[in-house]
Amino acid sequence: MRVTLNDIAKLAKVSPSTVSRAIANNPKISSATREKVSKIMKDLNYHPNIIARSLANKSTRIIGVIIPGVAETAFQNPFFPEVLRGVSSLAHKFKYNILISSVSNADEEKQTLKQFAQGGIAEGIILLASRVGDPSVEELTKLSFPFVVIGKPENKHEVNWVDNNNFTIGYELTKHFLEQGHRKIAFLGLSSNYIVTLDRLNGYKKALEDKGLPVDERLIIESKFIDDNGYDLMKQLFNRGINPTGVMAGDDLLAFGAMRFINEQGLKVPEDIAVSGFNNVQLANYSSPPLTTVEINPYLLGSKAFELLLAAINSDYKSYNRAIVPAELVIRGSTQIK
Amino acid sequence: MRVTLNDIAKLAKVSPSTVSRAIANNPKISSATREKVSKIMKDLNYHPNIIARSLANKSTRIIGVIIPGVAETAFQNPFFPEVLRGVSSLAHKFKYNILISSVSNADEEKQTLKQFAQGGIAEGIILLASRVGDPSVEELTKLSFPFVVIGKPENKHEVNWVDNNNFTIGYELTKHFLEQGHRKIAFLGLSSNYIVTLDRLNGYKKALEDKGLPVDERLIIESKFIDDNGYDLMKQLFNRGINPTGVMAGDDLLAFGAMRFINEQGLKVPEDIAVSGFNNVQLANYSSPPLTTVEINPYLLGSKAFELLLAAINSDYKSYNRAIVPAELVIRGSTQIK
DNA sequence: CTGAAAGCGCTTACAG
DNA sequence: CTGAAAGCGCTTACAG
Repeated sequence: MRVTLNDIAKLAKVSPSTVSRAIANNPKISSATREKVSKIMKDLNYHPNIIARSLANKSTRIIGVIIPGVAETAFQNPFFPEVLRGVSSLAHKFKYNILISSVSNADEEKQTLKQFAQGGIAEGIILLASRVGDPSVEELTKLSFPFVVIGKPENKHEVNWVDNNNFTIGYELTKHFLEQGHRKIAFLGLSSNYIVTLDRLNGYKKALEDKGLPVDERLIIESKFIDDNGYDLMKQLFNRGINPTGVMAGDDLLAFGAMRFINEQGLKVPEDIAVSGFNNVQLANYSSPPLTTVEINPYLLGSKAFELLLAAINSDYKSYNRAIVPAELVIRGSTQIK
Repeated sequence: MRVTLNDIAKLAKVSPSTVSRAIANNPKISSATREKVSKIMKDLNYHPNIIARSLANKSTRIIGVIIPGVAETAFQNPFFPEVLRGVSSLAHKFKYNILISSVSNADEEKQTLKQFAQGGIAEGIILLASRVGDPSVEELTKLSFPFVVIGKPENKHEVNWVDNNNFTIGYELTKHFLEQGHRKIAFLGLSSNYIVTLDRLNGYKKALEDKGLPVDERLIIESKFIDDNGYDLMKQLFNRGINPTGVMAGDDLLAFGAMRFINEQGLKVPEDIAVSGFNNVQLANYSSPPLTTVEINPYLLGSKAFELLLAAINSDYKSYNRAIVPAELVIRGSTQIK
C-alpha cells in the first residue's frame, strides 16, 4: 500500500492537518514540527497523492492540448513538437501538467473536449490550428470554459488566440518578390479552410494593390487535398498556361516539390523562377539553392498560448486576449540572384 | 457551481448510489430508474467529475509520456508526432488519457517522473528514446512502476521495451550496398549514447564480416554534437582521406546534408557515391535523386508501446515484455544506378 | 502554532 | 433492485 498523509501524521504524532500544512510550507508551522514531519516523509519516501489534492483543492493544475488529426494538418506536423515544447516549458514553470489528445476526427474531438472540460480534469484548453467553422471553438465558448486557440479563429473577437502576423508577413514576402522585379507571382497552396492561409493571401493581395498591380486569380492555386504536393500544384499552375516568375508556397515542403517540378522543366531557381516557402524547416537552409522562407517561431506560439490560457484561468471577469508572435522573413538564395 | 452526482440524485429522488450505478451501466438498475436518471443528467448537462472518480476508484486512466528535451533528440523530432499518434490512438481506444511532459534536462525529467509515478497521477509511463545509462529507467525500475521504453534500453532484460529490429535493418541496408558492388561503405552519424544506433552499427559490421570484409574504423563517423549536420560529417569523412563509394547516414536529414557536400565536390549520387538515410521523412521521396531510407513505422512503435504498458499495468505478477516493430528498407534512386 | 471536523465528488461492499 | 454508510487522500475554515 502506498504511504499516505495519515501514515505520516501517526508516525510524527501530529494531526493530518499539521502534516498537510507542513507540506504546503504554511508559515504557521513551527520549524521543529516541520522538520520532524519532513524527516519522516523522506524516510518513508512519501509523495502526496495529487488526485486527492486536486479534489480537495478543486484545482487540478492540468491543461489540455488538443491536436487535430494528422490527416487534417499534415502541414502542421513539422512545427508541432516545437509548439508543444513552448507550451510545456511555461507549463512546467507554473507547475502545470499537460494532458494531450491527438484526435483523428470531429467526433473524437468532441468527446475529448467533453472529458477534459466538463469532466473537471483540465482547467483550460489549448486548441491547435483552428479551422473555418471549428466546432470545438463553438463548444468551448458555449461552456465558457477557458481556452486559447493557436491560429486565429474565425470568430476572433470572442476567443483568446495567438497567431503570427500572417497578413503582414504575407505582405512583406510579396513585397520582397516585387522588389526583386517579379510581377507574376503565384500563391501556391491556399487552404481556404485555414484562416492563417487566408490572412497571408490578403497580405499578398494588398501588396500587389499597393504597387498598382492587379490580382490574377489564375496565379492562386488551391490545395484541396492533404496529399497535394508542391510538384503537382506547380504542374497545375503550368497547365494554366501562365508563366510566373515567382512562387510563394504555403509551406517549405510544398516549395521543395515546386522546385523539383521547375528543375524538371529545365528551368532554374531563382534565375527563371524564384521560390519561397513557409515555416523554415531545418532543411530549408540546406537545399540548393537554400530556400527563402518564413520563420514562424513555433516555440513562442506555444509559450504565448500558455500565458494567455493562464490569464484566462485566473481571471474572474471575462475578457478576450490575443497575442501576435511576429514571423520573420528569412531570405535565402531561392529568391535572390547573386 | 457545477452540477454533481448528488444534485442528480435529489432531483431524481433516488440515492447517490443509484445514480452512480446508472452511470456505470450497472445491470442491476431497473431500466425505469436508469432512464429517469439519464434524462435528468442530460437536462442538467451533467458530467461526472473524473478526479473524484479517480480517487474513489484508485484508477486514473492516465498514462504519462516523457519526451527528452529537443536538445538531446534532434533526430527524433520528425517522427515524434507519429509515435504520439500511435500511443494516442490506442490510449483512446482503451479510454486512457495521456499526460505529457517534454523535459529539457535530467533534473526536470526526474521531477516529472516523481510527480507522475509517485504522485499517483499516472498508472504507467512511456519513455521516449532511452540513452545509455538512462537515469529514468533506473528510477522507475526501483519503484517497480509500470513503464515501457521506446528504443531498446541498456538493461534490456528487466524492462519492457519496444524497438525496431535495428540490428537486422542495419544488416540488410549494408547488404544492399554490398549487392550494389560497394566495398567502402561509410557509417555516418553514430551516436554512441543511443543504443539504437549501436545496434545498427553492429548489423553493419556483421554484414561486412559475413562478406569477408574488414571493418575500417575510419569509415565510421561519430556525431557528437546535436547540431552536427550531414554536410560537416561528410567533410570530416573526406578529410580522413578515404574515399567511400557508399554512405549510410543515421538519419534522412544527415543524408541530405551529405548529398549536398558530395554534389559540391563535383561528384554525383548515386554514380560516384551512393547515399542512404533513416526514418523515411516525407521529403525523402522527393529529393533528387529520391533517397533510399528506412521506414521505422513510428505509429506502430507508439501503439505497441501502449499495448505493452497496458499489459504491465494490468498484470499482477511481474514480467518483462518487448515488441519488435519491423523496419523496412525503402530503396530509391540514391543507391541505385538505373 | 495545532487539532477535530467537515468536505471535495465520487464508488462500493453490505444489508435488505 | 435500492439505500445508508464508509472510504478514497487530501485541504481548510473554525476554534483554541
